[in-house]
Amino acid sequence: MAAPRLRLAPAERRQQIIDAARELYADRPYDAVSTSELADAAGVARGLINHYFGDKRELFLAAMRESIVMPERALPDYDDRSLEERARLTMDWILDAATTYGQAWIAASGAANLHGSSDIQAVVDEADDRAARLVLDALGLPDTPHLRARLRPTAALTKAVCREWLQRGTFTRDEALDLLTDSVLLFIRTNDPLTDGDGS
Amino acid sequence: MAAPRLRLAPAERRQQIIDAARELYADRPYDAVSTSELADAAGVARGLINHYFGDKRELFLAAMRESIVMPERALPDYDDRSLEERARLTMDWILDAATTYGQAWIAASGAANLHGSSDIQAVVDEADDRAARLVLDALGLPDTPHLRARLRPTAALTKAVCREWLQRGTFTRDEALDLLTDSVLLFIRTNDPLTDGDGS
DNA sequence: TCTCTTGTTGACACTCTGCCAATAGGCAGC
DNA sequence: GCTGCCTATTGGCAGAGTGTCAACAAGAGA
Repeated sequence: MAAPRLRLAPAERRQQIIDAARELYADRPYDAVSTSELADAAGVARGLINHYFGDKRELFLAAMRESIVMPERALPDYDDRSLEERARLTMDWILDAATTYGQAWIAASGAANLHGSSDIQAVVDEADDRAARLVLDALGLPDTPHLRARLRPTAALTKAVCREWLQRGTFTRDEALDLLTDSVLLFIRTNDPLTDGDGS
Repeated sequence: MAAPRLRLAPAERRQQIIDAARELYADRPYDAVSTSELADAAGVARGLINHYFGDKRELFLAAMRESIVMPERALPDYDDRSLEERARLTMDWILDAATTYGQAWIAASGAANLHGSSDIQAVVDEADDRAARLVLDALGLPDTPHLRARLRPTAALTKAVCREWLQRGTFTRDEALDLLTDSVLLFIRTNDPLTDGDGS
């Protein structure tokens, strides 16, 4: 029997719908999941989706926004380590995180605005930017626009490497770790510090 | 007035539809382009799309498959150059190619099976694989599975860097070139040659 | 010119999406 | 404990999009 209409706080209901959507979108493409299904999965009338998110796409974006984020950093202090050691430890932690949480994150390595939809790209970009900040923080480096810009592409690289390692099995974990560590070090070594201060 | 029904060879008509689709998908997301529009743009009845491609998604994939490929390599011979020089010249060529042709290719750096649709991911993967082979060839390296696997993530990195450079303007071209050259060199230097021969 | 193959069309049935007026859950005031 | 109001929630409506299929006709070959 259908539950007799329960009334929730907006934030709560909203979250409930997002959670259901995340589960459905986990293994089916955007356009293969109907709003009816989304509503059913959330135990909610179809109209409510439009009420809370306005749009099917908007719900999708909200769901992805939550699926993509890296887990909050629980990194130990590296105060007494060298930059190289820090980099290695950080990438090691990221590889762990990728194994555990990062399925959706890794999946986000393909073609977003291949769909021409820059909003999806924006969600991915935001996640990459956050990852870049996380690494900068872990390495004890300043969070300048230029450094962050240099680290952002590293996120794409990391995802691609993880895909090779986890899904294709063409890499060993050690190999991935070596490559990523060296890559990060390569990308943070600014070779023309002149342009580094022109930010404003 | 509508053209009085022209009869074409299947291959030709198919291509014509794909071309029209590529143009529409160039600046609009998959689900924002209707099959009617696609048909109109191709000057064709809507039913013909299903006849040739079965599915709207299938047409989309066919269109993307063509949009993503790197242009055929027109690289000069590097026979007398060092590996480092070759790498630099190759990445330089790729940056040029990216500027000219590679809009869709660069765009393919976001989130494909974020949509859970592995078929889109497959299209992107194929393009990356082709790019990896191209680079291996240009560098005069053997096309082993392991080397190719190591180079594939570089494609993702290249796209991300190009996005930073071309769309965000956070990189200079020289900076991008330096980083990519060093990265490629980093990735082709296999550090444990023991596992390199275990292919079969 | 006729015929036959098959590329092409148009309509039909179905599903999906966004909208909106009507409904009722449950807290606040009494 | 009862009542009334606010608003979260529903269900149905209208429009649009998608896939299918039987019928049509372009054009090559006889």
